[in-house]
Amino acid sequence: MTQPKTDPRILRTRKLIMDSFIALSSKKEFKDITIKDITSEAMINRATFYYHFEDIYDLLDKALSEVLFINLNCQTYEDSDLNEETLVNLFKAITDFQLSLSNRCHRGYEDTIARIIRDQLEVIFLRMLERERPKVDIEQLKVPATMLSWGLYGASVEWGRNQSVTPEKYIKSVGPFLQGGLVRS
Amino acid sequence: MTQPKTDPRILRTRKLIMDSFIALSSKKEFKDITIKDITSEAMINRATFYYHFEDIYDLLDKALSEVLFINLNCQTYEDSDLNEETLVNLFKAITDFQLSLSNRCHRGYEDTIARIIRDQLEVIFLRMLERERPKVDIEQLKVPATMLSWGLYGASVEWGRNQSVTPEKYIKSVGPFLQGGLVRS
DNA sequence: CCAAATGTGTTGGATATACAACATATCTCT
DNA sequence: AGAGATATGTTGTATATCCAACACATTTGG
Repeated sequence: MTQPKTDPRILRTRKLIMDSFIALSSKKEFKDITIKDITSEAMINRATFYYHFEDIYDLLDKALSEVLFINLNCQTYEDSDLNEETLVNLFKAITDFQLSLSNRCHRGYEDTIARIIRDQLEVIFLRMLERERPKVDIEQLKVPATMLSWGLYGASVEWGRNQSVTPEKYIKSVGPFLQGGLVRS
Repeated sequence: MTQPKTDPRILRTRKLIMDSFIALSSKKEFKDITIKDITSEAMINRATFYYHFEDIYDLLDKALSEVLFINLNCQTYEDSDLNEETLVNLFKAITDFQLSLSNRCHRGYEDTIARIIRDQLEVIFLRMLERERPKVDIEQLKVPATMLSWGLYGASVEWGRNQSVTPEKYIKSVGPFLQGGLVRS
């Protein structure tokens, strides 16, 4: 699928902004990062920042999505079946992402992070369900995809509260309950 | 001395071009490098290349000057006296630069390289002579600066033909002959 | 030798980015 | 509490970079 080509300047500038934001995030809490910090680090003009992003929250959204996208390594799942192994890998990626974030102290933005994780999971599950049920209307697949994304996210939150077992062990314990019409092992 | 600020886009684009050119130079001989190679590697438009450089020879000139400038670490000499130690350091830098080039097989461009080396040396010597003789007219200092730059360059060529001793040892042997009104030890 | 492919150099118009200026908001320090 | 410093968000204008198109030059392969 060939998509419309993006102007290389846009790609370069967005990368400068994203990289600067991520670099700053490893030094300061989100609430202490200013637009001025980012534009100085990236060596771009403030107006250029606003050309690309609404505000710093818009950047946070997109930066987190991108980091999660990389963490999930979404292409890996493009040919995967919806099975126990897949669930374990996705769960591990989510918990890794969340652990990497707690290093950055993103307190106060848990809702944003949660939504981003669920959104990405939903896309992945929806694609898998489409492949497994090509004749079913996509609208009907969204509900199970939503349920799976909320479910897996919820499990990661519960695991985060009590990290007494590894993420793999934790999620395996619920695998058998999902088999049947929805999950194949 | 504050100089007019250069547009950040110009700085970025020039760096992209220079870095790409240097990267390509470590893989291919100069004569096999095309404008297309450079603009693809740098991910910039061909028209942008021509906005910054006349042609590939202009880029070679400027790239070599920059690499030599870095090799020479010219700022080091801004406060230096024109003495034996300085001559040894300059000589070492030139021979290092030439050795690094022979890795890149820049055959056929020795004249360009020679001129660049002499030009940079002349600037350095001229500044040193100006500092040592502030009351002398700058026009009168150019001849000794030219002679020193040609001389040091000539010595590096001779050393290159017969690298039986280290550059330091080689150039030290001519140091005492230059002392007197021109060089202080 | 020649056709096809590739590269070069240029140009006009479009777009992305820079700058300076401005009004307003927020933060810091006394 | 308030003055001063700093940051934000916006806008009109200028400049750097992109693109497509073109004519021409050079290289490649049969």
